[in-house]
Formats: sequence, structure tokens, C-alpha cells
Amino acid sequence: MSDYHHGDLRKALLEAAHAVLNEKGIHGLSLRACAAKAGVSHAAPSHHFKSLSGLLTELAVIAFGDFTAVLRQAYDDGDADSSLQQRLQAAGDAYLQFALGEPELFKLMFSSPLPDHQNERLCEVSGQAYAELTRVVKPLCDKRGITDKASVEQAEILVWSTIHGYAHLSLKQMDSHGVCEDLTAGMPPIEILGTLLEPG
Amino acid sequence: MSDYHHGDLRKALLEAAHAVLNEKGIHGLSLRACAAKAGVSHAAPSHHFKSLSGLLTELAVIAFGDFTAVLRQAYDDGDADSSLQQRLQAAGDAYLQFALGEPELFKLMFSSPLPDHQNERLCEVSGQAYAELTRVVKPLCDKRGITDKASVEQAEILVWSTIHGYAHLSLKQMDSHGVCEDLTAGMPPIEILGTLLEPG
DNA sequence: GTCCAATCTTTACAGTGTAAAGTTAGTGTA
DNA sequence: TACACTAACTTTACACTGTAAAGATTGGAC
Repeated sequence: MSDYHHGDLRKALLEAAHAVLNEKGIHGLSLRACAAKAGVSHAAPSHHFKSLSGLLTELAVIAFGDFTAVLRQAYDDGDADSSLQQRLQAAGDAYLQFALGEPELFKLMFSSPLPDHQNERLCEVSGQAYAELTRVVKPLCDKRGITDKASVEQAEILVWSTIHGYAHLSLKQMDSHGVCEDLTAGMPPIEILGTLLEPG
Repeated sequence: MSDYHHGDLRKALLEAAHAVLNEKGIHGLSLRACAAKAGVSHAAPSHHFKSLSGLLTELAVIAFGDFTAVLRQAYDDGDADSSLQQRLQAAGDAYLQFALGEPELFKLMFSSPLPDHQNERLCEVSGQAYAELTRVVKPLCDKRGITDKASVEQAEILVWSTIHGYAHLSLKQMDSHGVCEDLTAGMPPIEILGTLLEPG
């Protein structure tokens, strides 16, 4: 192996992008910085990724894979006798923990125009994450007598919205006020919404 | 008035920025494009805004003002005899309508690293929007017997998370799948969350 | 009428993504 | 073993970007 050919530049660039993302934030990230961190010339990435967008799309795909794994782990860690609400709360906590643990990656996945969000694989893996998160919603709908398909879908989307919205706003809070201690406390108990919004 | 001095370049630049934002999206926006659209040289903005971030911070401040007005209008439009849940639903609908009507502005306000989110005035106006949104939550907490301050705050944040999360995910859906018809249907009825999550 | 300060232009520079052409080296073929 | 071929990487180039600095213009105060 000479030092002309890198060996696994593709992988190295993805790791470099992740590193640069964490160091400089999503706005400070540049293709040339990634190339430099991987120790190659600034034009080398073009042979592995069509563009900056291509590189970040791939990084987002990988990140969604990790994200899905985290959500699945949280689900599997649940006690067999834990209530459905508890499992949902655990899913929300895991969601938030990922967002706070990988803030820049999370922003890349959900709030950046740089990745190609129409990319087929990216759509697929983000769909998998969604499926994992809403896995516990269906039995909860059963329990509550929500049976028609449209309502179940609305329930899934609203649950996702609540959890995602909290994560997103937490990150925005971090940007506005610096690191915020009271966020490490995790998701508020979502059953408050049940009390607040129960019919009647 | 010669054509050397513009007259009200500051205002013109803010309008140009809004226009460019809608035409090219947040990623296609550039300070030079704004200057060109306002008919001045590319360096002229520096006398009115310290930087690109400064211009977009100001635009976000204005946008939050409009946003707050929209939310207030929705609240004031509520019938005196409409239920608290209905008022909350109306607030959510207004929130979503703003996001879908001004998608790029909404992204600038909540999902872009370009504005200075530590800016004092920006923090203030975004706080006002939050206060307007959560105006209906307090009486709802009263009605449900949620009285301690911490729980009320958690209820406010969770309501905001739900509405904001739905708006944010709707915009992401638009980016992924192009304009999405079934989103114009508005917020799903949030009382589903009440049914889904009620204690017991 | 003159000076001043604010506004805008011109010029310049470092940084960006990306396209095109040139260089190197690993690989399959005779 | 010698040779071509091709993938990987570098060099060069160009049109952009934000922003700093210096020069030109103008309206208004004195």
C-alpha cells in the first residue's frame, strides 16, 4: 500500500465528516475540511461521493441506522411487565438521548438542507426509524379502542411529533442558551398530555 | 434623492432577503444575491447589518413578530363559547398554517444555524410567540387539576413540542416528497393524544 | 459655502464546491 | 516478466461565497 492510494477513503471521509461536524458544527463543515482530515487532496472525495450533498446523504443514512438501533434497543430493554405507557416513555427518552448525544448529527438528519432528502435509501432508513418509534403506539391504540386505520396513523404521527418536537426544541434551546443542564433530565412524563387532553 | 443613496436600504435588504429565501431556499440564499436584488453593490449591506448572520437575525426577529400576531389572531378569533380544547386546536392549526405558508422563513426561525440564536431581541420575540401559543394551556391545566408550577410548565412544553414537531415534520415531508397534498388538511385532532395517553 | 459623517462602490482576499486534466499505482493479461 | 488498462488521487482552474479596507458620493449641519 503506497500513500498515494488511501485504502478505504470512502469510510475515512465519512468518519472525517462526522468528526468535523462535531468540531465545527454543521455550518462550519466543508468538503475540503473533511478531505484534509482524511489526509487527501480536496478533490479526492469526488471519486467516492458525487458531491458534498452525496457525502452528507450517506452520513445521514448511517446515522439513521444507528438511530434505529438505539430505538430498538430501548424497546427491547423494556421489562415484559412494563406498561405500554412506560415503553413509550422509554422510547421518547432514547430519542431525546440520541438527539442530545449527537446534536450535530441529529440536525443533519432532520434540519439540514445539505443531504438529499429525496434519496431513496435515506427515505427508507428514516422510515425504519419511524416504524421502530411507533411500534409501541399500535398496541396502545388497541388498548384505548382506537381501531380505524386513519386514527391509528394520526396517533402515530402525533406521538412522533411530540417526541421529535421536544428533541428539536431542546437542541434549539442549547443553541440559544448554551448547554442547558435541566435538559439532561430527559423527556417530561408524556402522560401529562393524557391528563391535559383527555376527552370531556 | 440620487440613485447613489438608496433611501431605505435596510428595509429593502430585509425584503430582498425574504424574496431570495422564498425563491432559492435557505441554502441558495446569499448576501450578494440580496444586495443585487436590492440594486446595490455586494458590500453595501455591511453598513446596515454587521454580517449575513446579522441580516438573517433581523429577518427572523420580524418573522417571529408576524408569527406571534398570527397566533394571537387565532386566539382572538375563537368564539367565547368554544371549548379550551377547540382553542388549543385552533392555535395548532394557525401554527401549522404559518409554517406551511412560509416554509423557508419557518426553517430560518427554527432550524437554521445562520441567525444568531443568542441575540437578545430574537430570544425575546421567540419567547413572546411561545407565550402566545401556551396562553390557552394554563386554563386547561386548571380545568384538569394540574396546579403545581413545574407540571404546568411541562404541560406547556409538551403541547408546544407536539404542535411544533408536527409542523417541523410536515416541512421535512415536503422536502422529501415534494409538495404533499394531505398536509393541507391541517393538524390532526390532538385530543387523540388525550385518548391515547389518559392515565390508568 | 464648507466641512463632516453617513452611505455606497470598488478592490482585494481567503475560503467554498466542483469540473477537467494530469499523475500514480494496483490489477489482469500475454 | 512486460505491458496495457483502470481506478484512485493530485493539480489546476473557475465561479461562487462572506467580509475587510479604502475610495467615491451625497445630504445635512454649521
